[in-house]
Amino acid sequence: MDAATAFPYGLRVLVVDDDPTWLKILEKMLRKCSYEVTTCGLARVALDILRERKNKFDIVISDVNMPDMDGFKLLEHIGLEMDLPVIMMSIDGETSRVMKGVQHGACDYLLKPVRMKELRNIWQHVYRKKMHEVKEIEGHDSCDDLQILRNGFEGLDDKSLFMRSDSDTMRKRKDFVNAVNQIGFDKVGPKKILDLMNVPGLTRENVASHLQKYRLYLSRLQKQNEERILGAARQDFSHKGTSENLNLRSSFQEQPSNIPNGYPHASQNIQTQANMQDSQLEDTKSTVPLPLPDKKEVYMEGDGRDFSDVKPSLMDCIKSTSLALTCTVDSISVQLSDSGTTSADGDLKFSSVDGLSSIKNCCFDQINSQGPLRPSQEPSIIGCTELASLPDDQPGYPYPLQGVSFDNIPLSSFDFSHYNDATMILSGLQNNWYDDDLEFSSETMDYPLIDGRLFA
DNA sequence: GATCGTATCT
DNA sequence: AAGATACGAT
Repeated sequence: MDAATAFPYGLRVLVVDDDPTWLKILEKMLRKCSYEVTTCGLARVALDILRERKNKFDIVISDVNMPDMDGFKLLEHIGLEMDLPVIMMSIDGETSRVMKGVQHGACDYLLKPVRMKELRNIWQHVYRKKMHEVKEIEGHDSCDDLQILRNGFEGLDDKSLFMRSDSDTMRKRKDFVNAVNQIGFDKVGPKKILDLMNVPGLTRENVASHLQKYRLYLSRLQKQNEERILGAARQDFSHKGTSENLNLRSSFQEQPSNIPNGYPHASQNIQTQANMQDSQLEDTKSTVPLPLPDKKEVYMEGDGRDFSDVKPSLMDCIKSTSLALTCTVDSISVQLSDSGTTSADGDLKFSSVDGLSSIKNCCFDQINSQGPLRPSQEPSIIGCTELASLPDDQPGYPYPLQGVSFDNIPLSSFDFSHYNDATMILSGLQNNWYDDDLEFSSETMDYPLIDGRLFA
């Protein structure tokens, strides 16, 4: 048996989950994949194991919610102390958490119940990572063995894979994103970023070029997210369709602002108010800058849909579905900077497969901790610093989240990607009011970060 | 002239 | 596909 066929077999996996049942299930499934499995019920113990047996594992799969140590903390430690791909998993697909995981360096995020296929494919993370390292060392990518390897397993889905990059690249990347987020998307420019980054060899042109790609990247990501959110919403429903009942009050509002040249992520804001009827949750209010592809073509590219369609489409949605999840939307108002205001008021009840759980994810699941809440100061600034540098426990920390305010929502879980995602959630909902024929594809959940090669 | 955004080249 | 460069606009 050559290396190509042998590779995934015996992959050394460390599974961390406080729930012994899940641990057993996962162990069994992973064994079925011919992986070498070690299980662990405590994150701290997992860390000890990993420290003691350095280089004895290829990949870690860890639950997010664990009593002794947060999955993210574990992820952080692993990221700092050793270079292992980490897959996070949790029972819910709450977007901010997924993004948090990814932002912290998780190479994938699985939703429980985890499927066999997803586990079967985890080797790819290891492979990709190795491949990446080889590339960086050799400077070129002609690694025959790995190439064979790659071809040997090309049949499996090849998406959803990316890896953490090297520290130098990583730093610059972080600095860049931080700079962008600090400055704000509508005011950002190569020069400002350059000054903020303060990297010796870097030229303004470098940054400008990068920024161009970055913007492109974001619009791509936006689209991807849109699709994924729709898919995830579908899955949520198929899983736990009838148990939730929530009341949603939302108002979409785009602030008139100076959009210099029609950037996708210019200054439009969405404002959403939502509250859950049947729970302890309090009202939440959020303002998320909404990236729009174009002033006119809101959300859906090329088909000319805009907010003015919301009401009729929403009604269509109401009529066309009969699911238990109920959502009440009693105000939708949209102000397009150049076309006045369109608003729909009333007590629109709708049940929707799509989007609802996303809304829930966006607003409700995060009530417990609270970030510093600030009314939007300026329209349209997204993001904030990199998650890792967001101090969860520093109340007074000036989150660079101008234009974004999430009442009762932990801003600690907010970052640039999340911004993007939160936006997508809302636009996803928006889309759901129109689209009803999207296929879910959980197998290819991918949350790409900026490619490692930026600034490489 | 500096800086920007975009298109194009490598 | 990412980064560099060229170039016109502000």
